[in-house]
Amino acid sequence: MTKNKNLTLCSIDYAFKRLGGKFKGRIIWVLYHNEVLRYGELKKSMKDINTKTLTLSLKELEEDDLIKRTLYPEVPPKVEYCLSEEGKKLIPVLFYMKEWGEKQLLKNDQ
Amino acid sequence: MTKNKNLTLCSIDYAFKRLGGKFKGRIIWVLYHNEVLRYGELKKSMKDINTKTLTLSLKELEEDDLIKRTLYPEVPPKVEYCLSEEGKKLIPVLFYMKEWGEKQLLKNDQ
DNA sequence: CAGGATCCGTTCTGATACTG
DNA sequence: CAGTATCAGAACGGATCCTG
Repeated sequence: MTKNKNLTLCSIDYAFKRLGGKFKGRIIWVLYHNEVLRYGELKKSMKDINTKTLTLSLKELEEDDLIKRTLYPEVPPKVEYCLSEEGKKLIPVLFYMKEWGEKQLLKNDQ
Repeated sequence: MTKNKNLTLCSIDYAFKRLGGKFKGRIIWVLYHNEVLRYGELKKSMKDINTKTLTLSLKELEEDDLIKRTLYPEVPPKVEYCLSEEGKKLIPVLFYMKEWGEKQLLKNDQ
């Protein structure tokens, strides 16, 4: 992932890549509404996600600096996730998308 | 795609599905900047897209009522694409995503 | 000109079993 | 509890050739 390669892509592409995938939007959204969630709590909130996909999504979101991962060195382990400052900046985007999505869903349901 | 199945998904999921894929965001973005584009013009604007992918993306966007397709019954055929009213409502979302993406790209490039 | 059809490789997503 | 490992299936993206 060279810098040039990234720079030739427009920033919309970039944003979609960072938020793309089936779950990332939802993960950020539930973290926004819950402040802090443990791995298992996140898994329950997402309902239809499995450990592998959730773990991968979380790892990518963390690498992209959208969420923060805090590991408590206990036994059994405890890991907490929350939005980073960068992640919080995305809330307006998601909020707008939610608004738009809701209107569409209501329309389609008539 | 039953109504219930859709309704159980939150509207953020819905929005991401409608805008998901590698090109839909960009298609909407270039249509926003060009008002009306023919199939071939769109293809050139997208650079690295092939006919199959472009055609499929356009079809889905049309089915989701985000773009309008106008066929002129001529020989050779002429087809024009533009944003629908619903599609135009997405511009603020994309704009926000672009802003966010740009900041990230600039940050990462330092 | 604007696609449609086909084939193919990659990526994504998922179910299941296992571990420090 | 919070993952990792493995395998499989589905979806996505792409190259190429063909057509009304």
